[in-house]
Amino acid sequence: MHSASTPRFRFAPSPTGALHIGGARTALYNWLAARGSGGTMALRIEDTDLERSTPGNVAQIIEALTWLELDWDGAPVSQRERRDRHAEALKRLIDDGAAYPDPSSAEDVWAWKEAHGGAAYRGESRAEEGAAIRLRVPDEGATVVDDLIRGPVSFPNQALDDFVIARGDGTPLYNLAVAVDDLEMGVTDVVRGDDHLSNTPKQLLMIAALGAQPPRYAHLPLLHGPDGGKLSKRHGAASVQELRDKGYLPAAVRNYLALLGWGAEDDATVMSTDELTARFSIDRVGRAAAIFDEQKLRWLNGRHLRALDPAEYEPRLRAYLEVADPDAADRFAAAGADERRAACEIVREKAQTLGEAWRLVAFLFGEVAYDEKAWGKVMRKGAVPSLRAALEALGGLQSWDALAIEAALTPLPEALDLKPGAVYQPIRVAVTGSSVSPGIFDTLAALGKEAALSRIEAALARLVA
RNA sequence: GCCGCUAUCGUCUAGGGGACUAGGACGCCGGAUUCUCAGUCCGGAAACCGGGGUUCGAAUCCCCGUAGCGGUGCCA
Repeated sequence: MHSASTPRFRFAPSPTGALHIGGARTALYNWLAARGSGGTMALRIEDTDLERSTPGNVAQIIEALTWLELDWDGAPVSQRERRDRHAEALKRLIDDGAAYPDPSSAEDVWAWKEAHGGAAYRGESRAEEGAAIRLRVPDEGATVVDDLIRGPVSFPNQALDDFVIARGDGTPLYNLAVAVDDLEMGVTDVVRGDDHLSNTPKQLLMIAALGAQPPRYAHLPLLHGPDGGKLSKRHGAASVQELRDKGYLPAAVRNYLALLGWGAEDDATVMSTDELTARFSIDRVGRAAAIFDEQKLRWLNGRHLRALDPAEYEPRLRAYLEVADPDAADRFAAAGADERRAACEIVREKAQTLGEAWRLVAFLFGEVAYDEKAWGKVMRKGAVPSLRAALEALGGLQSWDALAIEAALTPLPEALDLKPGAVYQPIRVAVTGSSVSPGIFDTLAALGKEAALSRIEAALARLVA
């Protein structure tokens, strides 16, 4: 299927749980680069460590990638399933003398290094029971990683230990598995986090020992939390799942993530995914760690939300509710199509996230729940005439739309000698339960005449009582 | 300890020797619009880690320092 020249990128998350934001950005960069170069992205699961890898963890990664709409080529490749291929490569390396069995423990290695003036560890072949397998590292010269982002990075071989590539029980370790898998998968481009830069010379040595050509490498700067430390749950959202549950749009998350470590030459900020693919290039990625800042994501999400085709708004809101609040999703789905559309129309210009959008229109899909703080602030005795006047003005209305409602209510402040806010706020609280809502005329129109009037009456009764 | 990476407004970044009185975006502050909150529009404050070089000229190149990060696992 793929000619030798077709770029093949691979995203290789370690399945330790939810897909964190740094991992999501790595996936995105792989995907954008693959798409932009006419290549493909493959998914390789780094599950050599049996304890951290469970089917549930793998499923979470896949769920997150699916939500982000980052597709990959073929089935996910699991290291665990390639044990035989790893064993084969291991046997060949030992036969060639490139690797050797060594029973030395970590303490032994430490002692050796101390005895040799801190030099890098060099063991000797001792085929004892339970001996780990180490790769022979040359004493002379340097291993150079020609990184697309950082340029050539040179690691002196004399500072590199003969490192373990398989456990005493014969199971492969990461640096062996990754080299064999990349070769077999025909990976041409490895785009991954900075934390792997120091591992790269080991993989280069492995690949050379296997007699193969290495892929191209690009090491991305890491992502940090607002305090400069590792990004974690306590920084708010740290995983793709959390972003989804807060009501962000995949397109906005892709846009924001792309901007974390990369900038377009012309300062473009709000970009569709097609624009992103067209402009993105891995060698323009920066080298310094970036801090994840949810405020900018919120803003960007608002932009994408407003740019969304009106016909797409409702399915997006519905999909959000299904994962974030199934109860609300049911109520939303049970309502009429007109009501759903009206709800979407009145929040479109206001909300920055779907979560916020729902909070603003939830009153349309259920009983009013009075926010007592808002009630206490707005529903003073002075509100009674306002509500009565509104009831009267609205009661006689023939057609129930925002324009007609506006025409009916606009004269009230002057007639009652009140500020506009003194008239509109009580109506707002009566009808939505909150002092914050979409425009009052739109709100009343979307609610429908019957519900609007009965809510005002109910509020009036509660106020007088 | 050893090896390696990094360093521009609070944050994301543009910049790759003269076009820099350092540009854009988020956020912040002020103003306009207004029925609330948003949104939108206009304006403003805000940065080249420090020190040495190289050069006629350095945010850009080199060295040292400082700080942060990563690796140094029979983890990935």
